[in-house]
Amino acid sequence: MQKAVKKYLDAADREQQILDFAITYVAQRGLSFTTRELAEALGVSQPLLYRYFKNRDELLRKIYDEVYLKRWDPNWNAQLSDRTIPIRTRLIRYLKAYTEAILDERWIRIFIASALEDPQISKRYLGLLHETTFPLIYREIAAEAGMTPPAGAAADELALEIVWGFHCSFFYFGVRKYIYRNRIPEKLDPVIEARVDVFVTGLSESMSRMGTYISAMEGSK
Amino acid sequence: MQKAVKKYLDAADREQQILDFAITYVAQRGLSFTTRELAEALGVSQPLLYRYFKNRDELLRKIYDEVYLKRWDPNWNAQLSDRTIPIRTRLIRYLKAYTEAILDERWIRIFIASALEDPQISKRYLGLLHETTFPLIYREIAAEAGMTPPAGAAADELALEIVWGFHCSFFYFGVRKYIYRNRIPEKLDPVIEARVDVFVTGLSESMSRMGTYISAMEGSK
DNA sequence: ATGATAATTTATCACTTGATCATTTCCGAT
DNA sequence: ATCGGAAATGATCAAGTGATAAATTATCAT
Repeated sequence: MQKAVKKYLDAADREQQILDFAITYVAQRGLSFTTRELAEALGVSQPLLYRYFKNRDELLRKIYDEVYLKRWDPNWNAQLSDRTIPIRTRLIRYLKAYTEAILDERWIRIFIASALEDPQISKRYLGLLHETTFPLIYREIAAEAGMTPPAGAAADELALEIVWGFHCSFFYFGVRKYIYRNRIPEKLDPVIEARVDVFVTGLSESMSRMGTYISAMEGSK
Repeated sequence: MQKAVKKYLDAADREQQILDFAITYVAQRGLSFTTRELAEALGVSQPLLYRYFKNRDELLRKIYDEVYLKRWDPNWNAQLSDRTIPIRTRLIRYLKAYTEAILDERWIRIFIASALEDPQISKRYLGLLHETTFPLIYREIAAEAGMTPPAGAAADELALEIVWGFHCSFFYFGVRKYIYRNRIPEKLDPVIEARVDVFVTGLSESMSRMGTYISAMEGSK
């Protein structure tokens, strides 16, 4: 049996309640929400927000912190490196987890909206992919195909671009569903498996031809 | 020699000038721009905007019309169908043209910002890809690989998803550059060629295994 | 040159919005 | 039960905002 609802919550509870509600509200309504609308939707007076948040900007910052936090599982990179398991299996497992993590209306919409407003906010998160996960994926596919990836700046850049092209398609599930409001398949698992199949098959086979593209990237403009 | 700059432009010229300026301005500043800022940045008085646009919303609608128009070359689909040319070549040519067309700050930012606000606006554009280009690409790759793509709703859906995953990576160049404000390679052509290589190689080879994934999509939840 | 016309601006209104503060309402320790 | 303090609200301010209308200024045909 729950305690009867208090009209006057404890400060900590109320702050969390406002924050949780605001995340959902702002995700749907957009960053140009007004404090009045937000307060009314939550059923509290507008000045109450200012008891818990110094101003509108501080509320927004805390929304970002809350949304961006805990979305990334630091274990993912370790699992991707586990060579006792075939790379296809590792990739499928990782991408299912990744897709499930990002396929959240609040996360996607606040991510895109905040990036549109101020790209700094998304930098830290993107760096994680860019710096560690992407090179890792390329390296592991190369290793399993028994190839040594070419070294050099252009080679690294091309590798990154190949993986970007693959990886962004999973983030794009979220964009399609929560930004474009388009249908996506009910069952994503077979799609993820098929895409991994196409990608790993294609990259393994075409990797020996990458030298051509790398040269083209190095060449003069 | 140009005519001296008039302080009082002809109505049609002024309207176009405001619209052109507003597109760039709104792309950078966001949909929550104010008419005062816009007018000041352009160097005219704020009420002047109302001589040419009934209200703020009408200006926005005309911005959308102008930005979304003429961005899609109806010839692309025809070129993609030309079987006298290898599918890799066709895809590379199409994707270079497509990437160049969408890699425009005003286009990308207004597309994303407007979709975030009201997904209806982007529907017509996405429908073009979805309904015609994507099935076409899949069909052409299958044809060149000498395969007959499986029929049925699940098969169609999977095919669409495979191509979505590939195609969105080119749109994503724009997202990375103009939304995330991240570097993208100076030379995109080799990247496009490499991605096409990986994709066509992978899909041709793995197409015979698609039946498994299709069954998984049909199966009960 | 000059006057008719169209383009543009200045002034202003009504309303919205973030923020503040005095006042009121509730809760729990005594 | 009651009283002190914390939680919440109502009233209100100042700045900003979309929109309108009257006044002003440039342009061009005559």
